[in-house]
Amino acid sequence: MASIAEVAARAGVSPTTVSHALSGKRRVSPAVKERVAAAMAELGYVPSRSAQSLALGATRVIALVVPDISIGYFAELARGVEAAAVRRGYNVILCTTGFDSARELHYLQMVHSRAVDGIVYAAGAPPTDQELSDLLGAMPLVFVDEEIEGTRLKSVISDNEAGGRLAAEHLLGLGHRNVLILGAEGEPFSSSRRIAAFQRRWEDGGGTVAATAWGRFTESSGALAVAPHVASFRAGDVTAVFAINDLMAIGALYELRRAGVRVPEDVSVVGFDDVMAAQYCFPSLTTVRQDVPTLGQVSTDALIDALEGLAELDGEQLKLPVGLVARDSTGPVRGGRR
Amino acid sequence: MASIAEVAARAGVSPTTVSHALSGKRRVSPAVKERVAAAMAELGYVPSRSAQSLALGATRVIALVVPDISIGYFAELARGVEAAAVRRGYNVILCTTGFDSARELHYLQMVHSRAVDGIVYAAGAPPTDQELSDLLGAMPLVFVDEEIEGTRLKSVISDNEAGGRLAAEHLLGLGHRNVLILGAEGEPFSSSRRIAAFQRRWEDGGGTVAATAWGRFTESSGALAVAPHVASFRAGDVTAVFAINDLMAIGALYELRRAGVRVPEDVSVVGFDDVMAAQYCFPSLTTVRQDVPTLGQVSTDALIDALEGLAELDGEQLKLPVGLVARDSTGPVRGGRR
DNA sequence: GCGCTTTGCCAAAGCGCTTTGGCGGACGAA
DNA sequence: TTCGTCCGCCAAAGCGCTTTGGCAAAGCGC
Repeated sequence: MASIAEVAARAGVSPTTVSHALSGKRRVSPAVKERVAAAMAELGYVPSRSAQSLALGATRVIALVVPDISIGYFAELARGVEAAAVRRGYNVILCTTGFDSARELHYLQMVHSRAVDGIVYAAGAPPTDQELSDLLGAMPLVFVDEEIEGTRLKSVISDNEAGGRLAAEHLLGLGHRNVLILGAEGEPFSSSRRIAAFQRRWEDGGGTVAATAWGRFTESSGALAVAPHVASFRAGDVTAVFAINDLMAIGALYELRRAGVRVPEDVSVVGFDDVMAAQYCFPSLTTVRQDVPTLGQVSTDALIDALEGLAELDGEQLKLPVGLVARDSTGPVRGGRR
Repeated sequence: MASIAEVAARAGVSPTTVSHALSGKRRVSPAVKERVAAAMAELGYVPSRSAQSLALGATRVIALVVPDISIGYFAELARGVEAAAVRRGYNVILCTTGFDSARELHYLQMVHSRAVDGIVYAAGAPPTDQELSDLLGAMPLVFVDEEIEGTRLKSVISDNEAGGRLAAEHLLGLGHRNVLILGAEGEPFSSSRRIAAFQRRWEDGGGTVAATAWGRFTESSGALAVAPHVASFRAGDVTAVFAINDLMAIGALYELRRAGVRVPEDVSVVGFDDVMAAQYCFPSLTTVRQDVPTLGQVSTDALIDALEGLAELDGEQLKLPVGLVARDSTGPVRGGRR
């Protein structure tokens, strides 16, 4: 564990010069630079990040806060975040909350202990605690797919409204008029936006919402949520399902298959996200595609821009486009009601 | 950003005392302790991690190195790693290599810059570079599901041999005798172990291997790899597929469905991992279950034990049990060859 | 009442880096 | 030759914490 002092001694210069040779912040003569380089190589010197962090007052580390990394959406988000961070010389600390607000708070503290320079926050709405929201306001933080009411926090989101509308239009176009909505518990922002926009467009188009069922983003919760409604599908009362994410849609497909309800003959299902699995499940899932890695990448760039003084972290929203991907889980409604 | 000195001043004591009050490493009278606590609260003091790291020579951060976090297996691994780390007061930095050895090397450097205390390495075999393997040997590092030949590095693995055998026995028991193997490019350790054990048991049982096709862990690569063999399935020559991970198996299911090959009537498919999607795909996938989060958790505990001097990082392997989960993608072989 | 051990606190050094002001020496211009 | 400029390097302070040795006061036994 060579230190800068040892390198300096070996090269016959001062630590200052070594530092400058390394950072390029001041000129160092080529001759000396070479001696320093040689000394570093011989000693296998690598600067200590802790010491740098302390001296610079910045760690070049950001935190990514997500509920559960094993949910496909968040994993893809993480990929985008990490890629963008690395590109700019930052590392990312993975923080999973498991939907637990105590852990959220714990992680938000990390910027106070200066363990990280900033936070990409994708764990749904944070505790609305007053004290906390004050903290948030003063913290380099960008929200992903979430919008905190009344604050001026930066957020990067997909165009959830457009997505909801797209889904509604697709189903309306196929002749569907009565739908089951699969939402997510805790009503995260993106979920409620998707539902609200879907519903508005749906009712404008003459549709009715049979019911709204709640899950928690996973396949199993989707299956569970849809199960009580199987009878309505069998009866032909309800002919469509709109799920606010793909995993729950896939869980629904599974449950419907088990119950002998055919997709898309008896009921059409549309998801949201377009995760990998959406293409490979059966029937392949019609869904609203959002570019999740890009979401992560854009958020991260915004955060780092702010950290480096290249931009402000104003309350402005960046909204990314979405698009409908029609696959095999949706089809025209058949016949009338029985 | 209050410092320990400010807290000390406010409480009317020395920084030393504040430190002791906080860490409990020496006695501090209750009266003083309370004054310190009050001062900290008023100032909103949180100790600086960078300063602590520098003083202590340890960061309480570990790195998790994986090829791609959006591959389900690695996401679940990350979940286990993070959970174990948090439980012991550590943070984890996410390092994705994208199968790129330059980035691997870059990340391995992080322990030299003392940005992290140790590494959980799950990115397949590292570059076999001599220089590098010397580094590895001297580094607090544990391998996940990988074994580096000839070194004495700690590794935590699933019982891949048993898994391979289990898969073979399951298919043999259903009467299959000719199989297509779906392996992974770059021949990572776990992949080759699974294949070798499968093949040994398979041939012992009188089976033959029609071919081995190669993918790269993803659904799409699985679909691609299986495509050229569709004719043999149609002809009834080959009646089974053994994939070394679930995602490729799921890709295979997709491709077979597209090609009109029925599963399990025409061909049986078995995967490996038992990721979430395995249950929800169609037909639901028979697979070898390994407990991936536990794999991560055990690795992480081993690493942290070593970091804290509680254990040695010897070359001993920890091997976790696996089990076969029979679902709908496998069935008895039908009739003879045409 | 004397020495002895605790007890509770403090001073100062050190972790390894960055940064700033300064200072000789070389060089060009007058 | 002399003065003014750069150029290239160094000394020292500071980032915020932990740790160790020490020291006075308090408590104890005899």
